[in-house]
Amino acid sequence: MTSQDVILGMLMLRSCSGYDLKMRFEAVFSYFFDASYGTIYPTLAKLEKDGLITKESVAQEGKPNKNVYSITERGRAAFESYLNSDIQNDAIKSDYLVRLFFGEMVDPAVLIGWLEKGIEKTERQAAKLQADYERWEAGMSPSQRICIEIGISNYTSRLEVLRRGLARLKEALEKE
Amino acid sequence: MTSQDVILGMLMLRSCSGYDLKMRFEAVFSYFFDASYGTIYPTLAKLEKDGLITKESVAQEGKPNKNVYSITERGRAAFESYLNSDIQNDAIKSDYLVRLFFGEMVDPAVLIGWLEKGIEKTERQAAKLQADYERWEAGMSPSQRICIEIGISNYTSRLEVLRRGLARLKEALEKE
DNA sequence: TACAGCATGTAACTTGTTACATGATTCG
DNA sequence: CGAATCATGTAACAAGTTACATGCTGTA
Repeated sequence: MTSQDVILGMLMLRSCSGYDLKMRFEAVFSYFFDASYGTIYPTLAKLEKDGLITKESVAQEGKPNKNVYSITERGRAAFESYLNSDIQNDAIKSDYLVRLFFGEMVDPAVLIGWLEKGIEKTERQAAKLQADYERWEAGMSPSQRICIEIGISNYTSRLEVLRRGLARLKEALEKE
Repeated sequence: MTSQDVILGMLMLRSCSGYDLKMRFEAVFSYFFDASYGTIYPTLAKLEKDGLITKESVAQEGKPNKNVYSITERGRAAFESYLNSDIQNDAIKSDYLVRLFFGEMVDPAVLIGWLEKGIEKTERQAAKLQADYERWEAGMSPSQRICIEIGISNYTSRLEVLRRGLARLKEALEKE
């Protein structure tokens, strides 16, 4: 899976500008994919050059013009071929869990701070995803629902573990 | 967080060869970090050149020699400085969830196959991590326990969602 | 003898990030 | 007027992957 595949997939669902794509990635994909403008725009240019998508300049009221891209037949075929390729392993780089792993090397107060910050952040992420789910659920396909439920359950289960862990740590500290 | 930081962290815990590091990453880190030999060996070479670690060749019985690396004072300082830097956001690239997101575009039988494969794989991952936990728990720090519990709860919660989702899909298919 | 595990490394390549650069429009 | 949002793009750089290359030892 490359950014190219994901962009083609989004354009299968509907035509988008580069800016639209970024917004959508942040809204729906945040917990399993991300692409920066530095990836999106060059990829769109390449895709157009290769004839997998076409560009159309669209004027807007009260906003700058935007370049809306649509998928072509060749683009559909390329996406089809991605869907039939082997599924790659998840690639996860979690700085947060790496820190926790080495948490014995910092002052307990620092570690507790990490846990508290982690809990707050995860709460925000879970709430946002939950809200997105409730808002968009009606228009989602069954597999999209599974997708977003995995995201939510990930956050909520992480939250439980963090809270329990924090309580355990504080208890141990007070006993000393 | 770069591979360099994580390698320094591992060498804070104990001296290792490149091969050892790879084994450890696979055993304990698999759900939040990974590095290939193509990353590990060049990084070790650079770290040694920069004076953050030292190399010692160790002969072994029945096995090839290995280069065991140990962290230096400068290396400790570098790792310390990583521990005090801002925590970066998790970076997750999940081809599996991307496929699910676009699951409406494939035949329902294919989608069901993806879910079944996903369930089997997640079961294996959860079982492996659980076994690792039981085996190493005694020697783990409190924060390492939180870390591995997050991994396990991630897998188990994903499993539940996948199973429920699969059941829902099958039900919907039979009604037609 | 062939395969699996142990062990180290390189080089070309792909990918993506960060920072920079620009500019229109709306709202307070 | 300044900040925020909408909108597009580039260039230098960092990072990591993949495939290749080598060679030992133990076991079936």
